[in-house]
Amino acid sequence: MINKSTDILKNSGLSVTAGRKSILELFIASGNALAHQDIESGCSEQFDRVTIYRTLQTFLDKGIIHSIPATDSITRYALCNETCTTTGHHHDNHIHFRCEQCSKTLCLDEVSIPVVKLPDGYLIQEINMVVTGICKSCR
Amino acid sequence: MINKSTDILKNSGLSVTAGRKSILELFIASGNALAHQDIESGCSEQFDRVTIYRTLQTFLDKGIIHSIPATDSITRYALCNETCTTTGHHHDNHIHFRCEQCSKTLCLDEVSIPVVKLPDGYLIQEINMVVTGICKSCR
DNA sequence: ACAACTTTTGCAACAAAGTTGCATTCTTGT
DNA sequence: ACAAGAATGCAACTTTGTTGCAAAAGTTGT
Repeated sequence: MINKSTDILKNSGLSVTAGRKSILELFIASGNALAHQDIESGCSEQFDRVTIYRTLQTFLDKGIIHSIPATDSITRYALCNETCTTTGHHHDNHIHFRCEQCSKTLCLDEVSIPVVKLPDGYLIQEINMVVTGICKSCR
Repeated sequence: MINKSTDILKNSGLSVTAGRKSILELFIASGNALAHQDIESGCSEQFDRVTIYRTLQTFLDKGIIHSIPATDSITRYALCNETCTTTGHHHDNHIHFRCEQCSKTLCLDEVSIPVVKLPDGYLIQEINMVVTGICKSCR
């Protein structure tokens, strides 16, 4: 394994480009979820806004990242852990935590979403759970 | 009780205006969550975009509506049930369901969010749960 | 019912988020 | 190294959300 980001891209059948590597490395380096803005300002090299949008969409499609719901109308994304980078549409089964203090959004991979029973007639495809509060490092 | 919407507004200490009544009535009439766009096109009378944004913010502050997280960066709002219209900041303890078919987002008031145990050091303030799938009426 | 006061509204102008089409540049397999 | 296909950058645009300010409401006491 020469380079982790290159590997991930190749394994997903994507061509390896500067932009994709850069964005992927940013995700690997930062432990938390990133919004488009974080990526635009966080990449060492500068990439076009459109390229970032398209790259995020590609990563989503390939299951490299997942999007995290929020009430502030900013879409955030985080790396999927290795076990789910295989196929296209996939389900992350972990809880997301958003810290009110530092505004970081994290994946709590070790906490899985509890099973819920919906009323008859509802077909469940995906479950998302976001907990807001104060994170470990901010207390 | 002459008028439900007027009542809610007065109980929350808000002055009763045409816009607020209209938007509130739209929420009462529609059983599901509404985005800004739904309100703009759904009101019988036409109101300025800014007015709608501000009204939604006011309703949020007063605990008349709550916002529902989504991954599509569109904020949706739904009426809080009576028991929580009292104070400002409040927590809704029910699950939200988003139907892939009809694109409606509903509050499943009868299904409450299960208790989760986070790792030590995390302080929980609010929990949101959104289930995606196919709703009762679409099957 | 009316004046005085406080809120709310609409307008303009702006900032940020997200999308689409097209020509140019880069990747990749051979 | 080359041709075919994919990704990028640019321009232009749509949608979402915000702010300041003057005009138009709503509210309260008399």
